Amino acid sequence: MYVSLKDVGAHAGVSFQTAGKVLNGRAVAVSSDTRERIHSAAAELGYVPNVLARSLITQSTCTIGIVADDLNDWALARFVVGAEREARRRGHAVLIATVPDADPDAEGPVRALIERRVDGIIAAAPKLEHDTRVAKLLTGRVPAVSLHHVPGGGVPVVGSNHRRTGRLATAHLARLGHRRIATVTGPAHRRVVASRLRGYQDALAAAGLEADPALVEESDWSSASGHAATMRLLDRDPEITAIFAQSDLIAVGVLSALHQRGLAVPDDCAVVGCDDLPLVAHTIPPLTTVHLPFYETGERAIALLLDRIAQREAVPERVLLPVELVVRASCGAGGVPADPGS
Amino acid sequence: MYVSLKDVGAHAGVSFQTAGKVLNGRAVAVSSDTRERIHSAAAELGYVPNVLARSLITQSTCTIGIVADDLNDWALARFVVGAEREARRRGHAVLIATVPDADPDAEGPVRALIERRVDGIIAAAPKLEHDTRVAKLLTGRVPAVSLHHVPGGGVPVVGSNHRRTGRLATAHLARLGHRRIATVTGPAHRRVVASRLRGYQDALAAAGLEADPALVEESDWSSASGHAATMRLLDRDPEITAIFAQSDLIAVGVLSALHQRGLAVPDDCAVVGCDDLPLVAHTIPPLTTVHLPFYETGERAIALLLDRIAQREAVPERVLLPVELVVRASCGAGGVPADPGS
DNA sequence: CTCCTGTAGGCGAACGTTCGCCTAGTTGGT
DNA sequence: ACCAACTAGGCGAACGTTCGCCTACAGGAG
Repeated sequence: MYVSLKDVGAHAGVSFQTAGKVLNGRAVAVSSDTRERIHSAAAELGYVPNVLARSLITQSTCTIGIVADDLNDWALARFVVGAEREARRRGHAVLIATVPDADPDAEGPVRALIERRVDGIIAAAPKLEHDTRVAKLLTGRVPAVSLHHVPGGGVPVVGSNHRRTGRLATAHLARLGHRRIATVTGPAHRRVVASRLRGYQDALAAAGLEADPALVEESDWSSASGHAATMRLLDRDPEITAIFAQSDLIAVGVLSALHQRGLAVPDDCAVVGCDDLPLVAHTIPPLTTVHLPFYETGERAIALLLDRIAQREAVPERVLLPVELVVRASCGAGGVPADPGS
Repeated sequence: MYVSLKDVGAHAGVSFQTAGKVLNGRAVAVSSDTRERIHSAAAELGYVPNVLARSLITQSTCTIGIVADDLNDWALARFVVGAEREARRRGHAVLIATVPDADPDAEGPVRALIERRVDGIIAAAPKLEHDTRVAKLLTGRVPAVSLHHVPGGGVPVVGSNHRRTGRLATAHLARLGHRRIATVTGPAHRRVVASRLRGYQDALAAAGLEADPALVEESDWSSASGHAATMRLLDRDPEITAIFAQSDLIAVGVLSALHQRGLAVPDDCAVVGCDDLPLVAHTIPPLTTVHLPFYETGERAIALLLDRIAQREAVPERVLLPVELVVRASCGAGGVPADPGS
């Protein structure tokens, strides 16, 4: 099927090892005549090196495995794109394994990556943050870097400062004079959710406001459940004048619930999201949100992983990338209308 | 680093080939005693089979390559998820290569997949639909299935019926009595765009309306450019009472532009999108859209590819999956308010 | 005692590379 | 004319598997 070095060598009248040295290897003492013959033989036969065979002997596949929750999540997808780009830039390919929601047995997928002898693994599956069996695979067998906490430690984590995210969003609302600031969180058992909630509480405390549990509602990150959570919130406390949504998707649901209740945004109720999906610059009204550097996080994760693999260099246990408040109209102050040019 | 069959064999007191037969191979005549010894040796040493070596001899990597445009596109990401799931279900891993927008040299990425000896390639990069060099790689070297048209033919295409999509959306608007129906398209050089536009024109003709070029505006699929295109449309023709957006992202921009102009949806202007992003059930108002089966398309593409690889069976040149109109409030008729439960 | 059959497992070859060492032939110096 | 040094390329081994054939031994039938 495929042409091998043996074929090329025979066709060019040299040993296959020499052909290999010329085509794939580094500098080698070969006359420019035979070099030419080898190259043209390779071109003529359509030789494509077999990286598998190479990997077998070099003990390195130049392939990184990514185990991800679910690429339907825009944020995660963006992270993966960043990672893939950086990996390619540094000469590595990316093998991807997603973990089904239905059957969260991530051991199979991870094991499949290891069987293929990936040089390292990026874990991007918050769903697995409590999975000790996967944690064991990740700490023992193969170098890894994670987007989420891995039980037992030993795996460097790269991400953004979630506590600061919650603080930034909430402080903005407090600064605008809001007193009853509610929040719609993601699933409570997630660490991100706890961190953002802590940031929310930090900001309340800093503004001299008390954290009222009645102002906190949980969702599953979706717009639909953000919508439902907002309804519960408004039923319980009609005095709410601001809502911090723990994701932009949730925020879309919040906006639609407020609209359905006849509450104007930002006049009756201000809203802040987080993630900075491209389209939230065009919600009605445009959404103030916290920009999270997903793409850069992906790049950084790969960079960290490859450094760790290559130089056995000490890699920081934890890298947090900066987040940034993006002010738009949904909070009323300093908000700009949708910018058609961006 | 890794434990090999040789180690396991030595530890169990059998030849490495026998260990291999017991651990990875099919049925083999071995006493239950040695079988036991081999298994416990493998467990104790932590043996993990080396799929690379296996692939070298079996001439099959059980790996599928996907070359994709850009996973930031929700639709494409969803397609990839569907493909990955189906591949895993059928025992294959997925190697992914994205094509940077900046440097659209897709030959490198595709070649990298081939060097890794993937069993087949899924092309999911509409951006490459005019790239003849990539087309050559895809038709010659390795079995492929594509999401987009591949110049020269010979590569089965799986997707949805774009013409019908345009027709469905537009016919719905015509049926509601709209006479000046505009459309915001994606980039004009794309085949999808042309197909959907043809569907749009079909529906206009069927309703006895004439296709006015002044009612067509182009965008780059983004909300921002959908917003801008709508502004141009409204400037040119204030009589427009309905807009068909060629994607939901565009539709979000359309909604925001209409809102900015003080036009009520659906009373002053109806809007239909397409894709059926989860969040458009919660735009203001909820968006009527055409549901496209991205996930199923991904599954189907893999199924087709594996069938083609395995049985050398004749595979249909073209598979179109059905699309479906999802009626919500943005057209006014039969629209339901956001359903918090879904 | 020989022959046949069955069982348990060994053994060599191959897949397509990389890598380091080896060798045949040519120069150059003295 | 002899030896050293260089040049151009060959060669064997190894990476970790799979695969098919081979062998050693045991038991039973004739």
